[in-house]
Amino acid sequence: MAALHALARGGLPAISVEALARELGATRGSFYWHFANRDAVVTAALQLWQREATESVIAGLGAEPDPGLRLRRLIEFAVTVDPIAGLEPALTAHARHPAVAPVLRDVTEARIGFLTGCYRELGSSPAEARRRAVVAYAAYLGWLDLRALGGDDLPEVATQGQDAHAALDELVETLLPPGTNHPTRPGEGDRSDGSGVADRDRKARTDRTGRS
Amino acid sequence: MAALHALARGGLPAISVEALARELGATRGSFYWHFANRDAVVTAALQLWQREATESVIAGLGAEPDPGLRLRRLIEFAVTVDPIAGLEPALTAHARHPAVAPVLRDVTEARIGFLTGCYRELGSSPAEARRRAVVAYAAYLGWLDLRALGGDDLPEVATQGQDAHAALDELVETLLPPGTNHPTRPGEGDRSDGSGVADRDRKARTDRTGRS
DNA sequence: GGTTTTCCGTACAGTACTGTACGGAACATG
DNA sequence: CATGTTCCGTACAGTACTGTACGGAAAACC
Repeated sequence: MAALHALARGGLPAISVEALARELGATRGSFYWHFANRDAVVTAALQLWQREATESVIAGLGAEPDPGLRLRRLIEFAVTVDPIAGLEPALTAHARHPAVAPVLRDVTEARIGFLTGCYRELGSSPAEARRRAVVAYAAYLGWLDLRALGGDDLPEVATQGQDAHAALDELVETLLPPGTNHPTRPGEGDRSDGSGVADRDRKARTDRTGRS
Repeated sequence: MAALHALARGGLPAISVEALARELGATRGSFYWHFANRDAVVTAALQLWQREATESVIAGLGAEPDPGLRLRRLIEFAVTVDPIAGLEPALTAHARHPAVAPVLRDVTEARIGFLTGCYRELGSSPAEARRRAVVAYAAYLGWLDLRALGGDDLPEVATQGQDAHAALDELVETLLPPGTNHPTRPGEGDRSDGSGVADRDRKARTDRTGRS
């Protein structure tokens, strides 16, 4: 875990035996008893992330029967909870590293596959579902990228707050196919009174308080 | 430029006087005559990127009068041309670095501002336009992230190819507001026969050759 | 209670880098 | 031609890291 946090902050070079030992209050001599060398720590951390990244998806969202609602919950969940800030951008930055590449490939494949299944159930053709999944996953990755900027300039990509809430709705409405039923919040019920386009326009009309 | 390429490959630590001198066929002694120290090279490279990143946007797309077409061309342009592969993901990975943060903030601000202007002209409220701009820019960043994975597993995010062409169309149709006129290619003319939703369905119906 | 295993710390090469000092070549300029 | 400027190379500390050797404490085991 300490290695993953270091990775999120300073990239792969930040995973150093020296720094981790310092941070954990131990010495390098102790370190080299638990791990063969630095690469062993890196691969162990990556495997830990891979397990977490794939299990959390299927565990939390696999049960929801309605594909539209599942997709919505998935996006909300993925964008809202972000246990180690900046981890995914750091990983994609080292995508070509021999230790990172296979892990990142598998996780990406699994996630896009899950998304593709959702769009497929919503009526898209195989190729169309795949394309929408790629677009949706790209939006997710970029969302985390923007969050990694850290400043107060982009309140919409934060994990909480008024602007973040509205932006998350915008993201979901953009990524869900038009006409998909999607209640705004769990207890609010399903406002399937019109198409997604009508919903979109209604939203734009009632919102005049924004920045320039 | 060599520093930017090194940054794209191995992150900020890859910008080393030693490595750059080797690559350029010079020695470090020569290097330290041109630059005060390593930080000077980093900041110079970042400023070079900032100039390029902001100028290329306003120069190439600012002329187009139709906001919908301008937005479409912008997305196509931004996703298609990618002079230094992996640069943007590498930069966002070091978003908290004191030298990177201000540059990245300014570039992001400028780009999102440009996008906001496009959506504004298309009829969105200020807040709505801003939200859509954030979503669109996130999709762009994530697109580059996926491309950085590099493998053959994601042909849709490549700079060329059949799958890439179809995926790019999907991206544009997702990010453009429904009902926006958008010809597929420059000489093809404007097929404004129906709404964007109708276009979307027609596309899904005629495409049955994809993967599972 | 003695012995082995487990775990931690110090000490020592070895590597790769930064920054500076300095010497020298190529060239321009008076 | 003499001199100064520009530019490049080598040499030398100094730093931060990796990996290994080895010594020792603490606990487990018989």
